[in-house]
Amino acid sequence: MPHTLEQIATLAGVSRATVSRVVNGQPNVRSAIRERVMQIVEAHNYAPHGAARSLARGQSNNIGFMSWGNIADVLSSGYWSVLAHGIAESCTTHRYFLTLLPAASSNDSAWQGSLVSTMASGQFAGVVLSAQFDSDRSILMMKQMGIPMVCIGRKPAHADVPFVQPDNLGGAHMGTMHLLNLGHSRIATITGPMNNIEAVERLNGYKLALGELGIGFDESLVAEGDFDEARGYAAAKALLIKHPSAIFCANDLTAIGAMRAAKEAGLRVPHDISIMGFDDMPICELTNPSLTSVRQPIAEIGRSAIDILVKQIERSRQEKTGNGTNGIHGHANGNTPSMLFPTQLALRQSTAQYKRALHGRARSGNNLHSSTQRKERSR
Amino acid sequence: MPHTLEQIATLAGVSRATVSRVVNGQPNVRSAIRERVMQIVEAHNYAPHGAARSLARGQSNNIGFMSWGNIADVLSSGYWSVLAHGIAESCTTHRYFLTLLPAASSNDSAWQGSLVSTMASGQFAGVVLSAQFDSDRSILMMKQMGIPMVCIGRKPAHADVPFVQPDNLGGAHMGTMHLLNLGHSRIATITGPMNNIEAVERLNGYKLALGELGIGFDESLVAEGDFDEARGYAAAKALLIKHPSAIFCANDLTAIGAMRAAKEAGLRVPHDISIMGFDDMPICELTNPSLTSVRQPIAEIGRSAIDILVKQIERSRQEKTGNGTNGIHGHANGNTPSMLFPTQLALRQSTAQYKRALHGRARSGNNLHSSTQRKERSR
DNA sequence: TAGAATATTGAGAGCGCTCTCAATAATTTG
DNA sequence: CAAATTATTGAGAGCGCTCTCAATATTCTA
Repeated sequence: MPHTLEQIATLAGVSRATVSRVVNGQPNVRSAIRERVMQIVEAHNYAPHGAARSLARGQSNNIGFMSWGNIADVLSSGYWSVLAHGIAESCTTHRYFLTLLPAASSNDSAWQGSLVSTMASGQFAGVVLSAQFDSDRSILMMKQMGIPMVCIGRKPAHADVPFVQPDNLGGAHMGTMHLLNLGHSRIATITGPMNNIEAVERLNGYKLALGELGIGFDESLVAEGDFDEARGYAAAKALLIKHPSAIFCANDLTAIGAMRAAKEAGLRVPHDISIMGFDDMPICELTNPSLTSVRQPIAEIGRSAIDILVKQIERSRQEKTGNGTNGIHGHANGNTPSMLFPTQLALRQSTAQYKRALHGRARSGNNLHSSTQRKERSR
Repeated sequence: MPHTLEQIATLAGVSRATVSRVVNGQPNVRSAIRERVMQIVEAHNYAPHGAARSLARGQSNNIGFMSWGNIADVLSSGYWSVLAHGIAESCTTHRYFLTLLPAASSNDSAWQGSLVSTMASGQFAGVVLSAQFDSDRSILMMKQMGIPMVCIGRKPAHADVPFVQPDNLGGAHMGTMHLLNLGHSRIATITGPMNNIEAVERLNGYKLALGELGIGFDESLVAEGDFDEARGYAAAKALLIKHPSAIFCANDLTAIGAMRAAKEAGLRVPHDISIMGFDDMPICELTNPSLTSVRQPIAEIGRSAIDILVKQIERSRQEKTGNGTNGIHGHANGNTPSMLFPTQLALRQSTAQYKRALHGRARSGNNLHSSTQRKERSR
């Protein structure tokens, strides 16, 4: 049976206001009284009712996490797992709860509206938008309502919303460069879904690196994947016909699929073909061979997202309380403290120096790598 | 700028009560009025303020998720990822939000108290306790307060709280039996941390299966792991000295570590040694060779946990509203609808028929059960 | 069509908390 | 030690919503 402020006040023989002061650590309470109240609070395990407090204060201690499509898919992707590290940690630090909002699919506009309404209702202090949440319309609406927001992994096209994201372009450039430096020149790539901005950026980084070394971009060495293992496998299978000596994959799962395809085709990784991923998820350590990848500081990205969001929340509270200079909502703030997080190379076993001899004769045609099968026998 | 019921009411030229009725889909509102109100609600994207509603109704639409130790660790384990599938799905179905509560470490009793208080405050309708949450004291307190709860993965020792968990004993029995049926008799096992009840149950299942076939339990074939890859690797390395022909691992990550150790020792999986995991996480498909595992319906477990919790919540609401026959809290209900979820075998490539020739000369160590080896051959 | 029965509406009292502001108590000052 | 200053306390008005109950409208019955 939850106790109320009132009950505690009665028990302590003081007024509600005084208990409230004690509970909230405000000064100006005689220490004798403070202690008496404290004792009773602890004895009864009293904690203020969050909803009541939210209501009275006009502010919430709850941050919403919104994603697009099936939230479950987001949650179960390894990426979220790591991201959550940082998000949860930072929420705890700032004393906010993190609430998972049920996600809408991008074609269910009723649901979308209800989500926006939920945010508008004020029961959440702010919202974290995962990369999958790509309804610029909804984002715009929330922006106009002055709801503190932060996007993870992408910059909304039409709204001035702070975002945090890895340096996809730079990372892909660095990754491709790594392969180039190993002597590879026939480097294929398996992209993410091309309606995903991150996937596009990574592809651009790949192109950029090739261009810098004067290697022409060969459309036929590009296959579109879907950030998952199955599509990675399929795409790699198709690409292997072109006999690349290395494959740069848009993420780790894709790379794992590519490794499977390569092995199935009788190729040894990295001896016969180098494969690298992107993200550097924990799984990279677990594959065999372990997977070279472009590391992005996922947990840190999550942490920063919350930090930025909380700053926004605090700012919007000040604006509300402070000098209401004018009635204009939104738009007012120009400085959106977005962040681009640098990536780095996570070198492991799946990439190696290019072996000229091997790929020299492997440009046969459709019947692929029958020539390379021989080496399988070596334990 | 969030709108309020009042504002909508004014706009529609009706009273607050009427708008409330419309918004909550109650009958007894003339359809002309209902529509007018609806329109305005939609036009303004109005949604009731959750906190205010909670307060007025005396009930929350928020379920808390509580874990022990670092919540981030829980979140980033693959297990949670899959679990979340089911949990999130079911929460959405029942129209609850899921809030991640910051976790306490088991030795921080102040934090523990504050968590209990948070729950006591009534801002959450109920709480899901992850397996890591093992403070029976806290659980007992919450139980006494009448807070609806459900435990995932373990049964609290001292409180009558519903729980959902996989059939760890049966699963481990089944898994070990699978190895036995393949002809293995020298089966090592890498357990989870032995202070974890699930780990203990799995070990018991292993013992049980061995016992059934009259194979003595050999202490030296058991090593304690920690449900992670690194400890799995280390444990396997130690065990390999004893030349087991198979290793039954307490979870998949451990098995992956064991595979790494085996390969490093020059053993081929499954040709030279069979290795199997437990949980059947998505990663099992991605390893090479893919990992045979004991599948537990993780997502379904999550779903059921919420279902059970919601039932509890509803029941406790009825008790509050309905006939207050007596003032006794808690204790009243005897039927805790806990569930044990059956496991099944996920057969993949990491286990294979025992090859006598290979291990025939490997009984160097404590040589046991050489007598039982014969029956193995019967496929 | 009057009177009864039923359906629809609004007024108002909270839910538990915060916060302002005025009242009271404790301290300091001349 | 009285007056002035400062620190501490409590009363009370909300926060936005729900829900009961009485008032008013509507429909039905004879």
